[in-house]
Amino acid sequence: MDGIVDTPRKSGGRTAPDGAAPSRPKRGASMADVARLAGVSAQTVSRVSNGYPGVTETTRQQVLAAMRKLGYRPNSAARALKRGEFRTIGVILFTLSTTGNVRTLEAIATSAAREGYAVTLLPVAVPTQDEVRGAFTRLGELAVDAVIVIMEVHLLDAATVSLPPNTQVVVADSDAGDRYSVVDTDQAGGTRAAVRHLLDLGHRTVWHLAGPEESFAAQRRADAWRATLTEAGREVPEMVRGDWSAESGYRAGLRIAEEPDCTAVFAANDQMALGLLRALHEKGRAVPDDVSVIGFDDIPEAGSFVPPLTTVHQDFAEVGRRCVQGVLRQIRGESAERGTTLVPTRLVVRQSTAPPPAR
Amino acid sequence: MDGIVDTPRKSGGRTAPDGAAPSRPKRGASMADVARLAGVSAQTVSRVSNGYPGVTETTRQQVLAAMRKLGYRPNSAARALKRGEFRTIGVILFTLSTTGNVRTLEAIATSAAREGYAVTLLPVAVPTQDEVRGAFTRLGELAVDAVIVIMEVHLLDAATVSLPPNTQVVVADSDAGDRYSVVDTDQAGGTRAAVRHLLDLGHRTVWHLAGPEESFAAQRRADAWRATLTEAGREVPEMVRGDWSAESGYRAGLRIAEEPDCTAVFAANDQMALGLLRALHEKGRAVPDDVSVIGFDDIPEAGSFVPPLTTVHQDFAEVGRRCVQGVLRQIRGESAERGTTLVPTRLVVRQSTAPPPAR
DNA sequence: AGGGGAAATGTTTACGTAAACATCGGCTGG
DNA sequence: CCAGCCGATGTTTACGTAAACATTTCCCCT
Repeated sequence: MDGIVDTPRKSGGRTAPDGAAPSRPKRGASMADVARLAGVSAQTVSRVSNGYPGVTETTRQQVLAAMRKLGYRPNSAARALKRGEFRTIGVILFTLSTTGNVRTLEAIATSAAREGYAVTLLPVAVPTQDEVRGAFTRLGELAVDAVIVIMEVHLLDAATVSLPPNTQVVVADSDAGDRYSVVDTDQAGGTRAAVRHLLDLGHRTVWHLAGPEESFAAQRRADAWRATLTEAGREVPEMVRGDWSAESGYRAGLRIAEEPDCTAVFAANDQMALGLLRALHEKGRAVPDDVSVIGFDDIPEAGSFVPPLTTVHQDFAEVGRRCVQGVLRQIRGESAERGTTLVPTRLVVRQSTAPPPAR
Repeated sequence: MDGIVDTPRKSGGRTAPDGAAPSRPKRGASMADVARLAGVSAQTVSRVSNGYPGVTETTRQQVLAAMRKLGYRPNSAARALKRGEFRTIGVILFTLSTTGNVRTLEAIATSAAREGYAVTLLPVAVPTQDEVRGAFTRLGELAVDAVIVIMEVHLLDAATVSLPPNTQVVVADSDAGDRYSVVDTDQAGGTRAAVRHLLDLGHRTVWHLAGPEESFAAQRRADAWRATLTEAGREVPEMVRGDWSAESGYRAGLRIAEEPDCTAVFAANDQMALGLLRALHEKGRAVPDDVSVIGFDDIPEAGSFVPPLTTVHQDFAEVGRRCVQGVLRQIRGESAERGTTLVPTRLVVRQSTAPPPAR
């Protein structure tokens, strides 16, 4: 519980260098200014500004004219202070380097804008609990009505204590549906579809190039992969781990290429699949003739890989939209529902999968 | 000059469903509450909260204890109203689907956070002047001290009229250094390095797979490409256009593959280079043995293309950092400098470039 | 024509904070 | 021993808006 306390700005006084020209026109026009010019009361200006009824068209036009002339802008700070709400949603995330986060964020920003809400970004540099806690504390002072968290929940836990009590939270990318409102893609379903697709093509089993251990998403995909194989009564090969990056996929791929038995690989994301494709290519194992590869995410470039990548499409835009819906519902007090909302995933079959080579 | 006027919220009254439990604890604790509990005046609380000197350590601790007990959070709206500043930077951009924008945004958010500023996102769905103008109008009401614009300036022009007069603007991705403070990567330099690299390898000339016509970035890269060839006294092949996407690169690649003379292609970004690689691969033209390919951006995956892509690295993080520096300088009134800041680019040589095939 | 009432507009007040100014008390130095 | 002063703390006020309440205006109907 630090961070309530700022250190004083070193600049000391905010006074301009004396004698300098008053270049900055201080503040903009206020309601009072508009009211004076239009010859009405401030309250009438307020009514016009907020589109409330009960203002004559004539008056309205006068006020609008005055607004234009003065270049009036409602002061959002005063507004927020009066209304007790900011019309702003905070988004906490670690990194913008994963497709999913970025697309989700984009959808959040767009949906929020449509609802008249702004989005404030709260990046957390390093995924440690301390950092997260710090971000949440800063957030507490931020002009925000609700928060959407895009991160693994075990990091969130330490932080929630310092969340302002009224703050609404929706979490993407987590399994903590019991404690928060969670929106996520149906990763298990997507994984199952991917693995089944390969089995249906005739592969005896499917290898898995997994994401990093800390990631719930990775874990869920790995679990679903294992479960699907087990259900089908297939042998479960040793899992290979990457860290989501194409480079790690390449390194893993070099090892997988050495396995003569391996005819099908399910990569936990498209970037790693890309690296895998390169490794297989370099090792002379043809895709899909010798080895089938399937990815996860359906990044825009996936269709341009060599060969075009069969992958699981995730509708991040929908995730973002539902996150916004979720927090707005909470803000409006319509429901404090917890639980997980799953956004369907969809298998996109391209050219990186085929039946196994004949023996 | 619309948008000053909201339409009234359809929800009508904000009154809670009567009789319902007062589930929402209204507002949080205020300074007055803390002051009462700590047995001091509100002003002392304010002093502690802002880290001002002139408070006994004993008193300080009492106040801090009271803050903790009440879960006090400074109300940022009131703070902003009083101070006349929001400690927030607005970022306007079109899309988060290009690497550059995303990386720049990430760096902006991080740098801003370090300076105690929050970042508010203002996505513009469709790149039309109307849309942009609307975004700027909304922005005018937003709690923002300064704006960073990541977009082509010709769209900005129509919008500036409705920018709040005091707002500071820094623009990334533009050439309007005469009117705004602009931060950009040294695209001309990067392009020259790329083209020279190919010429130095022995290629007679270099083809160009350009970005869309509307893009200044694309235009600048194309101009620099042409200039470099001309300076070197080489023939300038017909330019091929894409739209930044891998898919468009693929289509363009299919055409380029038909040109037997073409031994080297400079693609205006890595995505298009990826599509180009695929097209060349499908057409049986080996990279780099038959055709050299060079990209632009150095996206994280570029090193995992087949073959790993030689490309021009852009330091978007630095761009973001400088944008923030720029607006902060402007906010602090240290200088209203216009002009363009160029962030150096750097050629990253991987394996997609080689001397031309012997004849 | 007068009364009732709704629509239009004005007035008061509070939101939470922090600057500016006011006060209080104790310590220093002549 | 007291004037003077400084450091610690309290009081007043304004920031710009919008809800709640008050007043004026004007129209319609009997």
